[in-house]
Amino acid sequence: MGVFEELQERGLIAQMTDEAEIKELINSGKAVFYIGFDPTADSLHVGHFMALCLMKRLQMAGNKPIALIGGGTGMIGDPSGKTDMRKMLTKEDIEHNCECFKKQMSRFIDFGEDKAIMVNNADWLLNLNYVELLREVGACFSVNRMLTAECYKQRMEKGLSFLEFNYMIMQSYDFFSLFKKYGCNLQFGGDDQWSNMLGGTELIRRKLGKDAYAMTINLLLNSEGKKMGKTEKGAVWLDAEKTSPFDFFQYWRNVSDDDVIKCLKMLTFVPMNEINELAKLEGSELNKAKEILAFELTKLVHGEEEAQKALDGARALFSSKADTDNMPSTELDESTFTDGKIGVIDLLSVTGLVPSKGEARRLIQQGGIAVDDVKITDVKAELSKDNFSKGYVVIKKGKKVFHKAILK
RNA sequence: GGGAGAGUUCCAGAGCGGCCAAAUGGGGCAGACUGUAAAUCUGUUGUCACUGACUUCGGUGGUUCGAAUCCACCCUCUCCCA
Repeated sequence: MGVFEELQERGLIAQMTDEAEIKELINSGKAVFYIGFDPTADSLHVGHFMALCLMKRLQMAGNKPIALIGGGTGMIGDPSGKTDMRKMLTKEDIEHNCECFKKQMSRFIDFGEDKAIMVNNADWLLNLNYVELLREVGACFSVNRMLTAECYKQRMEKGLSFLEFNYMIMQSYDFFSLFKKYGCNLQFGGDDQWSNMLGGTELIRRKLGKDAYAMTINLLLNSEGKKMGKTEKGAVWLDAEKTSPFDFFQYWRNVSDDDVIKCLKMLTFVPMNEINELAKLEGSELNKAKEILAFELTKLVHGEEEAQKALDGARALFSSKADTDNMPSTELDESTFTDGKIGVIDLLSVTGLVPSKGEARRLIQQGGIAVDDVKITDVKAELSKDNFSKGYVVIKKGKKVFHKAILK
């Protein structure tokens, strides 16, 4: 089975320009392909992760990946799939984000010895001269055609600025440049990038008379059709500082039944035959699949050791024997105590478990807080130092959030 | 350039000059039920010293005993005409 078939079986492929050609190209390891990443934040998130996986899969099959960081296009902002104009980032922010991306990516993709390339489109886009650019590629784009592109169509009602309108041209120019410089013949991207990517193949055909290809992968949507990897607190980040390995693990451990198998297919390197076995599970048995999903992903992102810790920690916690080693914790200072005591509300507040004391009060009133497995019902409850006889207490907020408060 | 309209709490979206910390829906959080799932039901959802006080309704001033609600100017956005 070639990579192409593998991608197909995993349900990753959404659209492509020329199936036969692309299949031949990537199965024989002759593709030089690129995927673009917009540096809108200082860490990669799950959405990017899938793209990284894809790169890795293709790299393993002998193809050469180019990771393109959109230092230049990021200054414009992609209007695809957005209903509002994106906030404009400063040049400094973008540069900082690019640096962070680079670091995270190199953990994943082997950039050694001509195996992969990382480029930043700021290197060529920022020096473009308006008139020269117009003369070079302006004639190759039909505004009429661009306006019918799905990504712009949606924006025609809400309003689309000229700035954003140019995003497609920039992205096409990227492909064009990479084609000339590195012989990049294939572009991958999320399905929302389809029209932008076609712009690139079109440009290459018109300017150089050569063929280049494009393929999009399905976006990772949950069963409700929303993008996965987002939580109320924002994205699920790959950076351990922004989303701890434990939280990361829990996010996947808690995906809904309908999404487990899809996630295993699209995000992990678990062989398809194993996944097909897991797909036969039903009901509560699916928890096994969820555990595997969470473990595998945590392993890929944070390493085996962290994954094991998260797994052990989670198992222990939910079998009611708290594993305090891997729990997020806060150290309490003497000064947080008054007369050797601390109110539970204050405790919740200093540990950062609640954003406000009102929230703490409510949680207690509704029975959502337990300290060392004892449910707190009194808003005015206090803990004395005796409660910390073993050096810490375990606070449980709701069913899934655990926190350790350590007495210094 | 001319004309019309809009900016409200996480989002959408109500809001007679006092009874507005602001309807309703979504989302979030918690509880019940469960399988660390979904669906459902219940409660809750500005801050704090929480039976009370304080700060919010694009910005700045003003009218008034009192303003999210009225006036002026400014900013932003949308629409129509050119």
